[in-house]
Amino acid sequence: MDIEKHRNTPIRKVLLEILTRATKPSAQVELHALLVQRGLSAHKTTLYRILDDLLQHRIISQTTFGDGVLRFELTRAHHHHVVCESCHRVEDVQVAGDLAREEQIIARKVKFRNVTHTLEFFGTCEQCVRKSTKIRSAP
Amino acid sequence: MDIEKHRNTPIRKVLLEILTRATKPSAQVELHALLVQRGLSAHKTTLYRILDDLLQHRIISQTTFGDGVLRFELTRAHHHHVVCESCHRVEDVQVAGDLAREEQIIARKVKFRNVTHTLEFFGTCEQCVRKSTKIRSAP
DNA sequence: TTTGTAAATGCAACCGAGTTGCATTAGAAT
DNA sequence: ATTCTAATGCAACTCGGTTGCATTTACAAA
Repeated sequence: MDIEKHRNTPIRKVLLEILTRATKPSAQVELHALLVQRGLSAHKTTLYRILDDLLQHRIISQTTFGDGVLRFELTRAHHHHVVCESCHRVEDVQVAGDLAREEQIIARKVKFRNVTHTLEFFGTCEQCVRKSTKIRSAP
Repeated sequence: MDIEKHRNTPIRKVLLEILTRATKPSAQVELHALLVQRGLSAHKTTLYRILDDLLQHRIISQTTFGDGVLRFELTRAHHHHVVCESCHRVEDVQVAGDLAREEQIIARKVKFRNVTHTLEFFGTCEQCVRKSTKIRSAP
């Protein structure tokens, strides 16, 4: 049984606040920038270490959008994102299918334990479509 | 209209052969090693450039398993993988749900175009479960 | 077959995300 | 206040991937 053991340091406190208010998964650099905005600086090492700790306590989860960048968000009801490949806008999406069921089916079929998944969608958002069609429709 | 324009160079030829025979998505380093096995060396820059070209022609697709590493595989019927988080074994899996339909629903709802997705599963494979329980069950 | 040219390659240097080891700082329990 | 240890900062590093530029090579036109 993990005994929660951490000091309630300013950086950790504000970082958690930032994560709570975030509407999308944030990379370490973004979190760092937000901290600076709040008058707190923190070395990237420190951030990664706090994030690691929060991950291990399942307080946050990480995703990747295919670039080599980890993004972190508060763990809430499992959900997914659509990412615009042009402007990188991110929106939450609901998925109709029952992925938890898929996980179980897969676990049974390939004999894996503790199966989880990541599901992310990619495309081009309305604005970016408009921009590119403007350019292309020029004679 | 894209005019296909490339030279049929040894590296490109053998690389495509390797990709054709691969049973799972391969990272650049892995592809490089396989090339060397075949007596061909190639600079990593060259590999990435050929891979870029193949990607743009939709001959290959890329995925990531959450580490910051791009993996490439021949574009065939869209499918997904389970990755063992302990030994990194990879297996293909079938998913019952209709993700193409989900894409359309999402596209409509958030007004995105050309929506695609990545869906990967993670867990612990049988062998690794066995290993870890052995260790843990020791008094 | 030779030759001109763009494509392909190699190389070196670089970038940026993430990690590690170690010295220093600062919370909290006494 | 003292002490103990978690938290932080820092510098240096790793590694996947990229860029600019000089050189080589495939291949088609002559």
